[in-house]
Amino acid sequence: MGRKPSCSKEGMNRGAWTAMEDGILVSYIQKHGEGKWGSLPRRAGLKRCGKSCRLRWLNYLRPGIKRGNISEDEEELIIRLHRLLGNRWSLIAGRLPGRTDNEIKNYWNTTLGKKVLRNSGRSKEDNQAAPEQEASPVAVRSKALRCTARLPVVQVQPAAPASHGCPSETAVGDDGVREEQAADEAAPAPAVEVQQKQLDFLPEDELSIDLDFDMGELGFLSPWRGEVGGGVGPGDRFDGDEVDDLEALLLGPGGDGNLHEFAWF
DNA sequence: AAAAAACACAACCGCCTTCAC
DNA sequence: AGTGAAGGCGGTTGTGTTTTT
Repeated sequence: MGRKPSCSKEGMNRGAWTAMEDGILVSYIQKHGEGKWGSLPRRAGLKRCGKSCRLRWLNYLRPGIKRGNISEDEEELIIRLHRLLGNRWSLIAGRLPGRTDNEIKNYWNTTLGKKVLRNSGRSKEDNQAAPEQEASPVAVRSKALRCTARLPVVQVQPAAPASHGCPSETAVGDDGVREEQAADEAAPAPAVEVQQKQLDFLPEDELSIDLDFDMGELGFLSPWRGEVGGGVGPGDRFDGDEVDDLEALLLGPGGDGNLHEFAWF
């Protein structure tokens, strides 16, 4: 049997993407939309494997990507989400508009992870507030069962400055010039409409938390399938501590009930 | 000023799940 | 129901950049 490799390496370009390759990929997707990654390189005339194209698009070329300058708020959210979700980078990224799983993963591995470790070693209070988490991430399963597209995000404050999730044209070339944030914020809406996955958004007025829910009712938790806190499964219910964790996560520090600052699902 | 070490991050890899047939 | 392809994920590696010695 044996699977055919998803990516034949012969005759393929590897390594860093050039500005020209980026251009080809972007214009192809602008014209034809995302998807069909397997055949995209051939159709677009790129000597890259489909996976590579997908990654390049999702992580760097897609409109709305924010690069660098992870704010303290974002850091804090990442830490809290990581405490709850473990290394589920795509889920975590789904709550940080404009951030990609790869970026968050890198940031965690190079910076935040160490910082958290340092802090947890230094602060006993922290350890008590969030015991076991850092040392033994109970919620972690090494592989996702299924984490589909980025979770939908409800922007509840459209009038707010476009610090989060406001699509902007950031088809930044490879390692070249990065106009980054400034350009991001000032940039006009993307000239093209990129085909996005159809996602169901909750209407704003339906934003509410009912902490007495089934696992299965929580879209973003359902992939855990019973690996939260030692075995909560679909149909099971959270116990008090888990509810506390979720509440803290969703409501933010102080639990003031202001969901607006968070991406929702 | 040069070399070494540390850091940051883009890209690749292999595995898993889902989907279409 | 079974199988292969496609898509998606997290882990890891390679390399360029920055900081330290």
